[in-house]
Amino acid sequence: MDWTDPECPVARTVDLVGDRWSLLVVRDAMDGARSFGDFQRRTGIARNILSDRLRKLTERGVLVRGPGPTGKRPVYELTPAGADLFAVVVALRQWGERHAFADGEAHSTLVDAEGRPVPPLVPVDAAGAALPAGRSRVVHVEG
Amino acid sequence: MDWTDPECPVARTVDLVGDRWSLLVVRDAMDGARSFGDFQRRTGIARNILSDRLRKLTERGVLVRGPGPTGKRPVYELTPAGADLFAVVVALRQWGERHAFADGEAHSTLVDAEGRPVPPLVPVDAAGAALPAGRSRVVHVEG
DNA sequence: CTCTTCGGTTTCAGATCGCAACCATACCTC
DNA sequence: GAGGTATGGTTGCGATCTGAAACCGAAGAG
Repeated sequence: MDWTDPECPVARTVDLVGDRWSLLVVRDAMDGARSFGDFQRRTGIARNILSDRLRKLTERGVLVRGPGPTGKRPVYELTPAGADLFAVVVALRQWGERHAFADGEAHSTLVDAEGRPVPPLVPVDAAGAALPAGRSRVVHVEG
Repeated sequence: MDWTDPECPVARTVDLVGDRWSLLVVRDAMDGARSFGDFQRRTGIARNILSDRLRKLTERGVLVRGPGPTGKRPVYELTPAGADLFAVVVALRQWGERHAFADGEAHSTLVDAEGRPVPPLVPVDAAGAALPAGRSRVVHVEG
């Protein structure tokens, strides 16, 4: 892999999962999808592309491909790194809910185990206060 | 625009900003980029693609194109919706720092106004407790 | 043993991308 | 204000990526 911008973690993440389908595959994996067919039906993705994405996500450590319950028929599951994309998916979901739907338009939303809406994910500073982009900055960390 | 998955906010967000370059443009806008040349130099993106992305991000309400200080020479700035992508960019950045770099590899990181590292963005439930993907679920909201 | 489902791979046309060249308008210097 | 340079794009073109559909072998199901 050669990175778009080798020192920027945002760019590396986009290189790894930032295409049109990968994050939707991860979303569905978080929602219980396991088999090739699960992913294909839920996303509507073309089979060849799905095949390619499952392979790449596996190579990249986001998914693991294991033998299914019957030994054959593989299942794909999130690795710890894949499960850690939860914050990314939640951030995308919440932004979409706020800015990509007209008022009153049907959509899905995320709730906790008791069915209560998940509160907005807000970046905070080291003291715990809300952190707008303007009060943060990017610094270099030597290797 | 026709949506990949009209009811899913994750999918809509990916449709709007989920290509290879848009989020890097947004990242750079958050870091002070304003002019066409700023974005081109920082991202290294091809000019025609940058031109297209700036136009689409503007159409989609993420950027506004204003006249520059001298009247001519346009500048691109984040709209409130664009600035609200901060949580998404932070989530991508933090995942990348955790999973896309070898130990000791040089990278950039985000710090607050006092130079302290920004703590990890963690989804929480309605009570404020850390929420793993497995204890959340997606529910439908009628229009 | 046949029928259907599942998990892919192959093929091919069309869309997208990146590079390089080109162009018009600022802006800067004298 | 003339000449040179930087800026903000657009155009052309070959290379890459994508999606729809067809195809294929292996696994269940009856």
